[in-house]
Amino acid sequence: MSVESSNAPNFLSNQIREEISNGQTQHIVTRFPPEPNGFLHIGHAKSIWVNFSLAEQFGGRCHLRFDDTNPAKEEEQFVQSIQQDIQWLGYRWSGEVRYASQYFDQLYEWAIHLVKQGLAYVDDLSAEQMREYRGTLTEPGRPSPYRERSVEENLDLLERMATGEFGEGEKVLRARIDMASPNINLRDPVLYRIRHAHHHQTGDKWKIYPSYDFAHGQSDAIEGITHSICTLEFEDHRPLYNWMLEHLPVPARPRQIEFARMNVNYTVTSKRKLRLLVEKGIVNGWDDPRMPTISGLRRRGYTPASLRHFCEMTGVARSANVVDIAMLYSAIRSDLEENAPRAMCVLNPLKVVLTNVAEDHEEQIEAAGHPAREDMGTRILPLARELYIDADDFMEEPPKKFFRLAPGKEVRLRNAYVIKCDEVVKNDDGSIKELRCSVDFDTLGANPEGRKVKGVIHWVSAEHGVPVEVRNYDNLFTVEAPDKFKDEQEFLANLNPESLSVTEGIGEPSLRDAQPEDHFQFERVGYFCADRFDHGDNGKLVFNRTVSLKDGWAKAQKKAAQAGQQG
RNA sequence: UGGGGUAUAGCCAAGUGGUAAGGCACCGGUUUCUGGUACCGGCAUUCACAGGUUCGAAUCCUGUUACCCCAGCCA
Repeated sequence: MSVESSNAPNFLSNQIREEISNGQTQHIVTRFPPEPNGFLHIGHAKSIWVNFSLAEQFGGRCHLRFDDTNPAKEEEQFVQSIQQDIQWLGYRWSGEVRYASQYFDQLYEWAIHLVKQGLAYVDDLSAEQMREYRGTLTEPGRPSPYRERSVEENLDLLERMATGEFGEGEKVLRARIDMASPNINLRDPVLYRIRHAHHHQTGDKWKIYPSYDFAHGQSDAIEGITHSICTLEFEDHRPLYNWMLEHLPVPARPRQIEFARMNVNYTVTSKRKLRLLVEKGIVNGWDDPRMPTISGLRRRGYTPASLRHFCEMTGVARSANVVDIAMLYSAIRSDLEENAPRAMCVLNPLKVVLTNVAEDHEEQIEAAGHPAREDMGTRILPLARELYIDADDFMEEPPKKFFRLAPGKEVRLRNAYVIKCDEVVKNDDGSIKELRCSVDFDTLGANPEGRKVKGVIHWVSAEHGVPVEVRNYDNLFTVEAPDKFKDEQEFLANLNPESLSVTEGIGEPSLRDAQPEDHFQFERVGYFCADRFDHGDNGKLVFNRTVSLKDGWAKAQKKAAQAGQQG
């Protein structure tokens, strides 16, 4: 199955197509505007996909612009990690990386312009006072006592704010719009605030920094953005976005369009909660394979194509949504089913002795790298007298329809022979020590005579197998909507204690050649990815479970158990 | 309660007056040296609800309900 884009229609592409057909739009320019104050997560991936794929679809361009108007919260490390994540996802922005901070000079000029028009004023109210004056959802606000300052005084004060004469919080520049507007965002929003902070791009040049509302639309206009796509919570800001463009001599008139942000169940994307998980040591950093960050997903073994496909399959609309994480699993499985080479790895070893194989016997079996892809070549599977199979693949007293190994039963060793279990050898405590089996030598690449062996199990030669560390990952939360908990304790009470379990397994020898970030399907088990950082350290082989294979047998067993309980 | 939005299956989602796409999940079956994959079939007589217009309504009109967002000098 292909995981590449088929450009399913959505309300954004429909609208742009219509604009192009009626001549309203000639070309399109979009932008992805992250604030460099944290790591990108799966929700950002959606926004990246929306902006880049729309531009691509209509032969336009997409810019990367850091929305860096708040030096108190931003860091250079994030401007680096964000660029890496975008590139890893497979996107290249048009031109150089841009920063809203590049436009600070222009923005400041425009602030002066507004003041001169009588459309902005310097306010001395404290933050608390401003809140009181703003009114409530149902009551109009009241004008600040400083609202009627003269243009001259405002100009003077603004300049002195900019030169650092006042302390943080002493004054702000506000737009003069309407303190009684039913839209609270229009009740004289703050345009500039004083911050005596070092900025990662502009250093110590500025003492005042523009607010989002004063920077975003103008930055879009400067860059010639045609479609400024953002999430629904900015809808109430659109009148303000347009107000700025109407009252300023901007070079272009971009339009803001909102879409619903994507949520995924069994995970969180709130920055505060993500940070809490890292700081409390619940996960091992921002790129822990359980994190929904792009770097975490990457380390877990998600591929760029699978993430793009996931974005596409979940669509773009305006209704609040919570996507089932099963869709994410589906996206990565379909990519890896096609593109991951196969290997065998025993996670829970049970020794098997092949009694009719000589002590010194050793043979090399050639197996396909992928059952449907000759281009993936072959690998060698050594076979000798002793081997390991997974303990789950043997049952002393099997239920009906158990197609694996059991006393007196036959099973096929994947890519090799059919064997029969002749004897179960036990330890003193009654646990199983090993299985003694006999090989049917006529079954290599051939079906046995006169009977059908339905089961196929994976195995690894005891002498040749290589030890591997396998990290099995699962959802971080046991509840569908962990984001709904506001209280920290309540939130943390829903962590999945089994989100990580590490086991020592035995892999086929070819796994020794695996490079960090190589993907594999461990046959009959799941998809795994050699850890980006730990794999290969001191010769240790470390594999992360990206996602398990679907398990029809487990599902049937579970259903049978439930039916048994009820009946 | 003021303003702004959204309601189509368990979850996403197309559909814009002509008789409910697709995907995920789920349920059957076929194939299979992965209980995987692939393939075949099933899964909304109805689109939040109630009226109305129309030959015909998820789409238009009226009303109602539910849910989401907004009272940072965050974005």
